[in-house]
Amino acid sequence: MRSKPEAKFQYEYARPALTVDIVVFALDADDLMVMLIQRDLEPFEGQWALPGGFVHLDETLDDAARRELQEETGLQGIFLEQLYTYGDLNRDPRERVVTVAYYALVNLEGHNVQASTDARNAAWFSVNELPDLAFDHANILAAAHERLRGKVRYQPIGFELLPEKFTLRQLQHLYEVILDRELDKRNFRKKVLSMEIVQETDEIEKDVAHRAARLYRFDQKAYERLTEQGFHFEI
Amino acid sequence: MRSKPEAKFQYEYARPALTVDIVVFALDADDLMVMLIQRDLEPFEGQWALPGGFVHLDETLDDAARRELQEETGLQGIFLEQLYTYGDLNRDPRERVVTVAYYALVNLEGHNVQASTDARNAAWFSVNELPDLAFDHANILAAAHERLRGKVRYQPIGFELLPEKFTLRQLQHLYEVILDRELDKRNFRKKVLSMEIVQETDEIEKDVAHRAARLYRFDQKAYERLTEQGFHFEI
DNA sequence: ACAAAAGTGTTAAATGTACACCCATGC
DNA sequence: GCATGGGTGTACATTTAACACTTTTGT
Repeated sequence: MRSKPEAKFQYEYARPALTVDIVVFALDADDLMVMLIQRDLEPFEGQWALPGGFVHLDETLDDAARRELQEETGLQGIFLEQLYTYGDLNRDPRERVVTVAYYALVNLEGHNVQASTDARNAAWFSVNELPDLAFDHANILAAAHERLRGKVRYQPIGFELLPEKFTLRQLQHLYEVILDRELDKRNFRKKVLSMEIVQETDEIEKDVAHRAARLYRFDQKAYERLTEQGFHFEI
Repeated sequence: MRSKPEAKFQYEYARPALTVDIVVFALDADDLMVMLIQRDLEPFEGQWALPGGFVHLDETLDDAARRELQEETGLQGIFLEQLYTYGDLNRDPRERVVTVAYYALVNLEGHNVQASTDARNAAWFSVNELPDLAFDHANILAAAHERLRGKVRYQPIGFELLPEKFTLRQLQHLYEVILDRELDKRNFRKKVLSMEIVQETDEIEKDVAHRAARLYRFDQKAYERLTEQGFHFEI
């Protein structure tokens, strides 16, 4: 007694609308930040929400996420990864909308983030001081945060939040902020350096009122080489 | 210069079709198995594919996956988790179809799996001897396999593949099959027992031609208690 | 009695964790 | 010269990995 949708392919079922939403993370001096956009239309007019929008028929989901990111925040060429797909019935009060959520990592120094594009009000918020969010976006954001916390420990994605050249202190600070606990300086350096996936440069920090720290860069090639040999990144 | 989809909500964009597909894993004597269904219609008529179908407007994604699983394989009440959403443009030759993939774990002894329901030909295949698959299902299956391999190590989901009561040897075998490497018997037992998440029963195996092994059961309560205290499962 | 798998401890190596001081630099 | 963070090593505890024999049961 099962219907066979293939038989009358395009008529069988009404379709949910399909959108993408993106949780964009960045690292501030002391906090993990998320970019939000203030809605200028009902529903949830005036409330903050994740950047996102409809998936077009002629673009993949990744492309849709990249396009929306570009249109709403000006961000381009950044780390983007699919998170989860949300399909509860009343996520959107207007009609059935399924959204494919992504999360993105961006280095604030390297990218010119337009705080406001397209007459929309966009801003960074600390993940620890979030406003009320539209739709189920608080859920999505919490899941993205959770995923980042988990994944940063066994994939070298944290580097996406730092400038190309960074100090070991910055790297440690990143992990401390994301994992929300303090790490031992000596043990941290020992571990990172022993993995041989960061490359010492001949440069040092600039404009600091104390001894300047050496700058390092993430060595993607070395990482891939090691990974092929069964190496497993872990912090 | 950005369109505002909210303004003319239901007319702005044509919508992709939305489906769910499920990778159902089970454990055979020696292999990790997957359930496949032979297609009885074009496209890919006669080829094997993952069970799945259209998402209805009045059901969540999880509900759709459960319904399709029930309709196509008779399986009910089993472990089911969202995997990833696939939205490449030409996944389906007929038109744009986005699919939310799930994976499921089932214990062959405890469930009466209908090998063929609804005049469809369904069968179990070893993940090591798969036929050609329709659409991008080979991709999806590989991703599910990868996810299972990764997740089984830090979440106690492996138990879903075993009967309620199992021997430690069976549990070890499960990990050996999924991780595709041999484990040391003594070290494995030591580790599992030290976690205190399996409960010894007073029963032993039946009908074996040698000393019968003690049966254990997974202790969900104990697991949750430990997890709250910061315990982290890991094999 | 023998075939088959169950069950059980010890040791060495590797890894993780805790901890404190001197150094270089800018002001 | 002092305030600030940069940079470094050692000792102890914990975890992992390697390894072999005796016991129980069914045939």
